[in-house]
Amino acid sequence: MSLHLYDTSTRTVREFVPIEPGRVSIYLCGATVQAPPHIGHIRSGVNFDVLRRWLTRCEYDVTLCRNVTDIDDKIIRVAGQEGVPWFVVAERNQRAFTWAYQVLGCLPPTVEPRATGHVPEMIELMQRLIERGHAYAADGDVYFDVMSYADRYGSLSNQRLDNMRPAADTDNEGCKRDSRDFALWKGAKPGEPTWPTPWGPGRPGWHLECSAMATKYLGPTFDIHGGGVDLIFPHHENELTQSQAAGDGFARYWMHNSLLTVGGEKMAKSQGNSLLIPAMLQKVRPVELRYYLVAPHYRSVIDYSDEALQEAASAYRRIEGFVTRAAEVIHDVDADAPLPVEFAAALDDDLGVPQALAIIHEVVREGNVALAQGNKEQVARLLAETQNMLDVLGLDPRSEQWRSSGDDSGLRQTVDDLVTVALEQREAARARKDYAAADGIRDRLAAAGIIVEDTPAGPRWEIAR
RNA sequence: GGUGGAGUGGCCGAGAGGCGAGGCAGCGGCCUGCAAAGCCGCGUACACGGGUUCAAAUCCCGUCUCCACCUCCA
Repeated sequence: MSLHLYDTSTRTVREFVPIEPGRVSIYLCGATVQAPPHIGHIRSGVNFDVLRRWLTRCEYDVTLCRNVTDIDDKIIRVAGQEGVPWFVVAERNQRAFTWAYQVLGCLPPTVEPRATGHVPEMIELMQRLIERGHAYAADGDVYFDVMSYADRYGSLSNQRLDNMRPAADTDNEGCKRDSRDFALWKGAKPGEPTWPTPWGPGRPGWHLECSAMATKYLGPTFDIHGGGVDLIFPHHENELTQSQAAGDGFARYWMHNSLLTVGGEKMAKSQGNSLLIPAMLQKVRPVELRYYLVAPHYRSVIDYSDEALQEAASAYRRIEGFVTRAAEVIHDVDADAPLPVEFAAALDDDLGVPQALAIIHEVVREGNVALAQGNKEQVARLLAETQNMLDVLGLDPRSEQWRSSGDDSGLRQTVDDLVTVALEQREAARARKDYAAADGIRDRLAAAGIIVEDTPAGPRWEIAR
């Protein structure tokens, strides 16, 4: 089976056929950097990171463009409240996003363009729209004329113009020809940052930058456009409309991840229920948070709970435990070993990560059996399979990303030497059946954060978590 | 009012006409000096009411509840 993806615009699962064989272009709506990221933002990043990794594993050459919208009403408002320029707020939050993506193991995008760096491209797009009769300037603003495109506006979100409410997206509603026209460009207001245009100084509306940047970096037509379901309308609808009205093909597949809720309610700053990344990392390790966020299907709502997060961490540790113990026996892992066909089939079916994880757990169980039997050949095969599968999900505990988080190997060697001294004494105690002494040593190591496990091959130790 | 989605065992979470995905927790067993880890076993779950069918969690009709979007949003 080849890759099939759910396409929002057709509301069906469709076979994925790229424009150009072997290459995939993806535009992902990243952050509007008005606040630091919460785990809902990162869920989106992680979900699309899995898509990107799977495409890469399938030997596609992937171009991922993830934008940063660094100017909008809220950024200006926050900056005003703090008494700092808009870019101070934008830069600070962009750094927080970059850090969060990195710490959760998202591969960096091919290109990460920012809205304010693409004003000329936006002007060019507005000119094309005005020439074609789909946009008009009014009192310093520029609007898209929805009635000029009435038969197609609403096709992505399956909405009819008749049912739409007015777009209250400017302070100049009176300038619009139709209340549902949306702003491409907002004319200058006192105290706000501006960029010059043929229609006067101003700043970008919300949707224009994505059309301009997607076209610049991926071409007039590209393969996949992604983002959260809350962007379908108006953001993606308006992007699609303005690009196609300008004569571009735009995205061929639309993918949307579901949201993450807390107590059944969408996370939002206005609700005061945002779960920020640093607070989450007080509860679990980054890789465990990633497991929690990738494990449910990307189109299912995740209703956050501490219990579910801890369960996810336990599930991940089971997998990690096998990989760690197997790697102590097997030193060379074949990174090109084939993936189980069921695993590939699961991901090909609209990124069926839950089914894929079920396969991983089954292979881990087999691997544990092989380990107990001392069947090295089998362990080697199953370890390679497991790591290769985990790598597709960005969860391989032995990858550069997750290995030895923070501890330098020199110190680890020192600890190993010290623990070995203690373990030798414990083994001696056990040999003379002085179990009180043996258990005393184990208890003292436990108190120091060292977990000791006896195995047929002798004792092994790990740092407690 | 319009659009899209959801309700599955103690918990999380897949599936979408017929052999109970997987995980977490729990119980029993094996292994172990004891543990830990691991392995084996244990559950007649599909919001409610009807219907179709040899067979329904899955299809149809109706009902209830919840979420998202309808111009700040991932």
